[in-house]
Amino acid sequence: MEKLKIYGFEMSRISEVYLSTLSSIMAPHGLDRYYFPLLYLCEHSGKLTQKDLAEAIRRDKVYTMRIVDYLSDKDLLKRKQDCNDRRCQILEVTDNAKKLVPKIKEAIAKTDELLFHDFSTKEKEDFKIGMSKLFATINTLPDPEFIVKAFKKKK
Amino acid sequence: MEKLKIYGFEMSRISEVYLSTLSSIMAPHGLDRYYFPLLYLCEHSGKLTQKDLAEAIRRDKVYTMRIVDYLSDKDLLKRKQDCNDRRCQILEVTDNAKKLVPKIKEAIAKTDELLFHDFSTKEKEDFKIGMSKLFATINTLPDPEFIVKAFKKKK
DNA sequence: AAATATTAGTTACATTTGTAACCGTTTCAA
DNA sequence: TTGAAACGGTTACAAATGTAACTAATATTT
Repeated sequence: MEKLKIYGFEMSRISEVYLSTLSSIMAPHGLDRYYFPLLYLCEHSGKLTQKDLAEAIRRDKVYTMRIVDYLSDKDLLKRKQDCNDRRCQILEVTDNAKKLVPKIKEAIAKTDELLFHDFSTKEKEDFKIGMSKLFATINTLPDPEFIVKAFKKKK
Repeated sequence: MEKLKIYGFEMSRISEVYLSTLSSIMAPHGLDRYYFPLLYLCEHSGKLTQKDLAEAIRRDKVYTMRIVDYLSDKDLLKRKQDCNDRRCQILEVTDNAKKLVPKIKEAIAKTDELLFHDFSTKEKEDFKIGMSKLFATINTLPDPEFIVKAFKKKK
């Protein structure tokens, strides 16, 4: 008799612990969230609008704007008017942000080390493959309404 | 040059999609959240207090109380005074809740099917092992304060 | 080229979640 | 036994997040 697993539930707990661990390691450096968006912005500094960022992190524009607000307040990011389309803003990271990148990477490595400490190299590799597959899948999933209909029909 | 992965970030996205998929499949049955707590309550009906539930789901007591409120509103759960300790309440699920259990399990199976559709049996097995290890690890992790200190020292 | 629709970004408000103080009950030490 | 501390649960308030309506700029249609 196997114990029932709800992956969504376990994952949400794991991600909470992961991110709060990362956050406490990074707190002394003055940044306690939005690590992925910041890294992404650093990699594409001066080339992204808020809309582009929203698509990259798969969030709505309000959420994205709040990230930009937050990072701007911390002097890690600047909004610059796009001359071609005055509706858009080009996002450009500051030197502070660039200096922070290695700290973040170090903190991520440390967090991984903590959470995967009892994984063998092979197990890590397998797990990474699974995560990549899942992440690819969720990014191509039809919207929930469709899923419900398909589910009902099948019954 | 490998692309940087932040597991916490990916997992939080995956769990969101997982749970919202589960939620849309279950919505027609009148329950859109708290699947794990409800299943756990059904398995231990009449034996748990709110505190016990809080420990099982690793949440604070306020969050737990809100779940109990929610499930009680939906007529899935009853609070009963504990005669031995009048501070405590024994949680007992209703027949409605019991009837819902197979629906929930069905919905979970369907969600897994959707998200793991491109996994081989072996890959599923490997991934499950990884999740179990991670879940076990986060449940024994020292608190964030300690982690920061350990991290600083190491440097 | 004037009217309409669409887009990027923002604001305002509703809902959800986190945190701290609280209340009645029980435990424990003096 | 009685006064302080601890406990289970609740309430009240603060912070974060989701949703919808709005503004200014651009694109499209006729």
